[in-house]
Amino acid sequence: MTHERGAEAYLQIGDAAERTELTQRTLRYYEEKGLLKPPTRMDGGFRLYSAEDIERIGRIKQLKDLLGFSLADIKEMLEAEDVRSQIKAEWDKDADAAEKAERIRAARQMTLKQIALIDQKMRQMAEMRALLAERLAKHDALLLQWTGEPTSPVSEPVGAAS
Amino acid sequence: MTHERGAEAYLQIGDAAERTELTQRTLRYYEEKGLLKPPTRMDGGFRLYSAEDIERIGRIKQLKDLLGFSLADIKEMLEAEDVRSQIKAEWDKDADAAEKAERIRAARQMTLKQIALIDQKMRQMAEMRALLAERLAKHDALLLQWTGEPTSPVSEPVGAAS
DNA sequence: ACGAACGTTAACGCAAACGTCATGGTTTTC
DNA sequence: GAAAACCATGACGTTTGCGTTAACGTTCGT
Repeated sequence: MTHERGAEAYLQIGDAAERTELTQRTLRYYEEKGLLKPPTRMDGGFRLYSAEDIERIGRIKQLKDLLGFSLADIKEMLEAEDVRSQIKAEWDKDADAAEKAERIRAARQMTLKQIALIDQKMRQMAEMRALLAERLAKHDALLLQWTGEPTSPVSEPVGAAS
Repeated sequence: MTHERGAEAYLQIGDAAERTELTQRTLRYYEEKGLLKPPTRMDGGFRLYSAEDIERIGRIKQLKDLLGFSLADIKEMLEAEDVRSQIKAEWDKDADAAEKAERIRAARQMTLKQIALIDQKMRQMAEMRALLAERLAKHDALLLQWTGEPTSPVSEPVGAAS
């Protein structure tokens, strides 16, 4: 069952695990490692994950599976990113502008690095895709030669970054 | 020093490691795990890696770092791929056509799977890149607002697959 | 109000992918 | 021909990222 708390809907760990396609163990592990802030709890101690929490978990999966970062790296990144929400939260009190700017700059750098990495990987993938398409053509040629076979066409490759 | 053996140039393990940006340990490990065929040796037992060997190592790195496969998976893939070179080698003797066709079909399937995975990952990356670009814009907006700063433009995203 | 389903912490286990010696042979260089 | 640089094998160690089990508390459906 999905829970409610004020206006928001919360998931307990089983549903959250299902939603994110991770295990409960993994969620607890991420929390233990500091990648997830301790979620709110029910009176009995059951964890309740907010929509934000779920999003963050998705973000972790992306960084891990898609870009191949270690959990330690991801932790650093998320901490750097949190600067935005943190600053918004304490925006008026303690208006130490210089330090805030510095932290935003750091977050910006993180983002730039991630974008650069994505671009690099996408280029390499495009390259690799081209090679695989060639190889596929060779296989198809052989199959046609030996067994007069119908071979499905290769879908178009994707454009690469400059 | 680079070695020669007939017409080809061979690298011993130190140079090979440097070239591929792996460690000697890793190369021996890959060999031990059956991902690399035992390379030729010098009289004293030193390993000599051919250009083909180096290429194969690069292939392994790609599959690991770019697509995130485990070494076990990679081993299977490489074995399936080897079908082509194997068939070429023994092409006329033992002309068991049916079996050969089947093995080529298997290799073809491997290739198709890899292409599909690449396309999927590229789509996800494009999506993620877009989000990062948005985030970057927000950072830039904040920096401009607080410190009247010059911010470099974001290079264009790459095209996604259909 | 009671059993089924779900959750909690703590602790140990484990496979993958190497790192790091130790010990001893080989090749190159001067 | 001897030191310096390089390599081989073997064995044990390490880190990461969870899996699994145990022992026990909570929530829910009826």
